[in-house]
Formats: sequence, structure tokens, C-alpha cells
Amino acid sequence: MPSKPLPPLAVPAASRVTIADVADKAGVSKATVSRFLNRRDELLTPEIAQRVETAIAALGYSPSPMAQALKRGRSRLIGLVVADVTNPFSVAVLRGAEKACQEAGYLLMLFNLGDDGQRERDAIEALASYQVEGLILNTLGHDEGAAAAVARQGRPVVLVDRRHANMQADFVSLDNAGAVRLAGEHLLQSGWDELLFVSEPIAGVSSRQERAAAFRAFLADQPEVHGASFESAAEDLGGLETQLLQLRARGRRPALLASNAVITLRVADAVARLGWRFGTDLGFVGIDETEWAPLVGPGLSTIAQPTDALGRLATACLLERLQGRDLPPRQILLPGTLVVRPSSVAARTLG
Amino acid sequence: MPSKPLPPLAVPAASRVTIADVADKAGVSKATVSRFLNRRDELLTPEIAQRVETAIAALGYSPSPMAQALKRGRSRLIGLVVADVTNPFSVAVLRGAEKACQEAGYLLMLFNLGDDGQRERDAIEALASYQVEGLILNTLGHDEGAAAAVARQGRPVVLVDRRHANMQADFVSLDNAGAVRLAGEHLLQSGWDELLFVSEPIAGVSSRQERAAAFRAFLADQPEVHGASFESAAEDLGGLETQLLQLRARGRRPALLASNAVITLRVADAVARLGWRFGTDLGFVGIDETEWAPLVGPGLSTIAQPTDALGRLATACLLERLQGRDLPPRQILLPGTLVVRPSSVAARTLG
DNA sequence: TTGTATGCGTTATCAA
DNA sequence: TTGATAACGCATACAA
Repeated sequence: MPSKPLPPLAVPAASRVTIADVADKAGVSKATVSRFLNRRDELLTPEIAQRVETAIAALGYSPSPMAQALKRGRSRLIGLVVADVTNPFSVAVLRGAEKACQEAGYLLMLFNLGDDGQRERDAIEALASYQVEGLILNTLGHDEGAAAAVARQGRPVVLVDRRHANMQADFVSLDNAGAVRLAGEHLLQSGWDELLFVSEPIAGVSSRQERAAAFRAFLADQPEVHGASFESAAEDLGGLETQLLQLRARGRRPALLASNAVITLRVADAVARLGWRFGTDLGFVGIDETEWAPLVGPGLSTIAQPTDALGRLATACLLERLQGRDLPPRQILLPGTLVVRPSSVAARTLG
Repeated sequence: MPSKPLPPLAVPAASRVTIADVADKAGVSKATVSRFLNRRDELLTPEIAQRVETAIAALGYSPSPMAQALKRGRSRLIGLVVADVTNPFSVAVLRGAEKACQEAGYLLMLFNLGDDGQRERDAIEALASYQVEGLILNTLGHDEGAAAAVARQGRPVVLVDRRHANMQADFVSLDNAGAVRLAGEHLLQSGWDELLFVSEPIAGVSSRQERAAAFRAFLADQPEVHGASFESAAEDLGGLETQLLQLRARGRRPALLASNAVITLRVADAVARLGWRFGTDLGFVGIDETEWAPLVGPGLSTIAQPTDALGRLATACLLERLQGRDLPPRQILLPGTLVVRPSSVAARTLG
């Protein structure tokens, strides 16, 4: 047991040191202190500046962002609305965004929808009430009120990964078309000749739509290749198994393209239940790189998203707008990177 | 192309509707509106209350939390400092905490250390400057200034998963001793007889210390069982392989207990490189349940942490303190759940 | 170049 | 029971 007494659980809230305290200590007015803080370049007698500076240091003063926000309407806060924090992609983006915010002296306010798309509007309004200067949205955009809520706030917004209908905003995302093409071409080059694209139920989610459309376009360019698409619902695991059996019945060298990590998990589960092996019985590439991809079966090939860059760019976009730049809405599409592992390459070897 | 004009990217900040507007519209004073909002139970003429209520509804008024915070020092904000948002455990806790906060009408302010333990103090101070009412810390506690910073703020703190020396606070965590015992007993009962406990470098992290100590205690209770511990550093993957080879040389039925998901990943990688199979060449249980545990090798046995409950309880503790309750620091230890998969049970079958 | 006074949106203290 | 009015901590127009 340590013998020295520990501090109490909550001391009487060591009343904040304010700008007035600094002014007193320096023997100047509050206005002078404020000027020293905000417009240091301007008009300031060196001697006074010195006095203020030492007073600030002595008192350990730092201005209250809340009071500043109240006064000038800017809060150094950025709101982040995430459809589901459990989603590794969302977390990766969050991480990138958070880093960029910190570097720029902003703090992130988080609102997690917990996959309840109807609360989007609540989220935006809650965040807005704290005067967030801008919003990063990684959500479905299914809440009717959301777009209106954003517009009402009149604050810049960046959409990540998912577009919203009716919302005029910057958009940062993986180049979905390119990613699907990259995966498809790699599978064909590796000797697989019958493709199945599996997605979560599209349900109006733009990234899912884009990936599915990209797959169709890819097939259209390769008339000699057979291909099909399937939307796998979480409740219907049997459906996926049926699709896999049909796929293998159709082609000698069937391969699967998973549209994201959730589907990859589901497919890996089905493949295990069927007793198949990736890379021999079934070729595989999945969008989304994960730490476990190398460890499932013989190792799963993936398309890695530049998640960190996505988060950073989303923040950068927002900060640019906050600087006052009035540009037309931008789209930033970043390429995915193919990570080749045995799940996609064994076929040729065996062929 | 949609033909209807979209709203501009940023409208001139539809100046907030304030309590004064409501007062005007209702033909009462601001004070009355404020009273209606805050002490509805008290003294209020029904007719006036009605007028205020309709005015609020008509204007869509909601009070500014910033102004409220400035005035009463309470912000409805809770600060969450996380050592590393990439860590699934942290995210799971975050999720639980975020849910509980929302239910209680609080918003979460996030600060991610990005595994830079030295920034803990910055984090606490940044959060405190926004008047967060309390702090949830899932950090190393290696930053000397941190405890002092917290004490200075005089706000309640809850520690999750990792204790801090010198910090008087509630503590919410997995029952590490119980979890390790549960895993160890399960391995022995399944017929494995030579155990290796693998942890990340202890480095003063309390949860790692506790798990390692629990393993030693477990061994002490079972004199007939051989066992060893190993701290696996990220830079030294070869070291882990060496340990595995030695383990298998020592015992006929060797099993490994991984202290968390990071180690599980590392072990799975090493096992793959060695060409071993979980459940036959090596028994395995890892602390931390993950979505991919069923898919690695034959399926990995785990001890699932009640992450959601941890997050919720951490928040609940904080909220209780905020209610003004002045209790001695509490410890809440939640049991882990054994999830049995083939990695730990095949031995007996084969025996 | 510095100080005074006002207001940001609330709540709280006092009178009325 | 309600209404002025003064803070909360800060930034700024204006006066000095």
C-alpha cells in the first residue's frame, strides 16, 4: 500500500484561470491580453507584450474554447458521424481524420449511428448545437431530414465512402470502379474464368451500387468471361452457400470477388462449412485489407483501401473550406492496392 | 443530371434562434423561457407555459450547449482518451461508451493518442478546455503529467482496462485473473499439458502485468503442469518462432495462451510459417474474441471480453459521479467468456 | 498603442 | 409568479 495520500476523486473544480486573471497579473486590460493572443503581429509595445507573456506563462493560462466559440461562432470542433464504429473501415477513416484534426488544432466530436440510419438527423443537429465548424459524414444518407439539417447549419460537409442524394458536398472515396476492375483483371489473369461478385444488399448505398455497377461493366468488357452477382443478406447464410455451389457447378475455375470485409468474413465462413479450400476450389479477392486476411485459409488476396489517406483528405477538404475557399464540390477518388496472396493465385499453378 | 437546384455548399450561417427570439415571440422575458426549460416543475402559470411551449415549437428552438456550458460549467460532454483507435478492444469499448452517453444525453469527445503515450497530458488538457464533465481513459498512464492534469481539473475519471499509478479513480476491466484461469483450466482439461503464455512486452501496462501474474499463479496451483511465459516484441518475430519450437520440443501436448488479439495474430502467423496446425500440433486459447477467430486455422478458441458492457459501465460510473455521488473509488471486474473452438479441443480427440 | 464597453446565449440573483 | 440585470470568458468596435 502506498502511504502518501492520493488526491481526492474530485477537487472543488480549481476554478479556471481566465483572461481577467492574466490581465490583472500583467497590469493591463483584458483587451490587451486578447490582442496579444489573437493578433500578435499587430500593434503591441514590446514591453507590454513581455508582461502579458510572462503572466500567461506564470498562470498557465489557456483560453476557453467554449467562450471563444460563443463569441466568434468558431469552435475548433469537427463533427464526425459514423454509421457504425464497429466497421473497421470506419475506424480506419476515423483514425486518419483524427490525426489530421489534431495536427490542425481541431478536436473531433464523434457521433455513432450504431447502424440506425434514422438517427442521422439527430446526429447532425446534436453536433451542430456544439457549433462544430464542419461535418464528416460516413453514413447512409437515408434520413430525409439529414440533408436539410446540414443545409440549415450552413456548414461545410465532406462525405466519405458514401454519397448522399440531394447533398451538395465534397466526396472522398475509394475509386470503386478501379478497384473492382483491378480485382477482376487479377482473377482472370490468374486463370480463374467464372466470376461471382458478392455484395451486401445494395439498399441504396452508393458504394455498393458503384462496385456492383463496376463489376457489370467489367464483365461487359470481357464477353468471353461468365459472371454473376449476388446480394448476400446477413439473415440468409444458406443463400450464399447455394450460390457458391451453383458457381462451382458452372465453371471449372470459379472465383469470387467480395465487395467488402463483411462479405469476406461471410464467404470464408461458407467456404469453411463447405469444406472447400481457397485458391484451389475457389479463387478469391476481397475489397478491404484486414489484419486477418493473411491468416484465413492459405491467405486471402485483397484490395487495400487507402483508409488513412481517406480520413486525412476528408479532413483536409473540410479545413480548406473552413479557410474560406469557395470551390465547387469536389470528388476525390483514391486507388486501391492489390495485395496478392494464395487465395487468388494457386489456380494457375494447379492448372 | 437533376434539374432542381441544390442548396449552396454553405449558406450564410442561418443565425441561430436564441432564447431571446423565443421570449419575444411568446411575449415573455428570457428568464421565463429559461425557467420553463430548466425548472418546469416549479412556479409557472399554465397559460404562460403554454405560450412559451408553442413559441419554442414554432421557432424550432433548442438551447446552445456552449452557452450553457459557459454559464453553468457543465457541458454535457464526456472526454474519451484512447491509446490507439486501431485496437479493436478500444473500439468496442468506445462503442459501448458512446451508446451509454447518447442515452444519457451526453456527447463523446474523442482524443486518440495514436500510441504516443507522451501526449496523454495534452489530451486531457485539450478535452478539459472544452469543459468535459468527466474523462474515460483507456491509456497507458505513462505520461507523468497526466495524473496531475486530471487532478487539476477536478473532474471524475474512469479508467478502462489499464490502471494508472497515482490516480485515484474508478476502474473498469476484464477480470484478468479469472480469464487466464478459465483459459488455463480449459487447456488442461482438454488434454494439453505443456503451456506457454505469450504476452506483449509488459512495459508497465497493468493489464499485461495482471494477466502474466495470473498465469504464474495458475501454474503455482498446478505443480504437475509445465509452463513458461514469453514476451513477444513486434520487432522480434523470430523470437516467437524459437519459443514455439522449444515449447514443442518440451512437451508432447503443448498449448499456447495468447494474452490478447495482437498476440493471437502474431502467433497465428508464426504457426502458419512453421506449417503447424492449431488443435493438433498446438493447442490454443487467446484472450479477446474477434470476428475472424472462427476462420483462422480450424477455428481459434478465445476468451471473449464483455467489451460493450465495459464501455457502458465506464460511462455509467462517470454519470453516477456526475450526479454528485461521492463514493470511494470502485473496481468493476467483469468475467470473460470462454468460446470453445477446435484450436483447443482436438487434442483429446486425437489423444 | 491601449483601455472601455458591449455582446455572444445562457442561467441565476434579485426585485417587483 | 414574472421580469430586469448581472455574470460566464472572450473578442472587438470604438474611444482615448
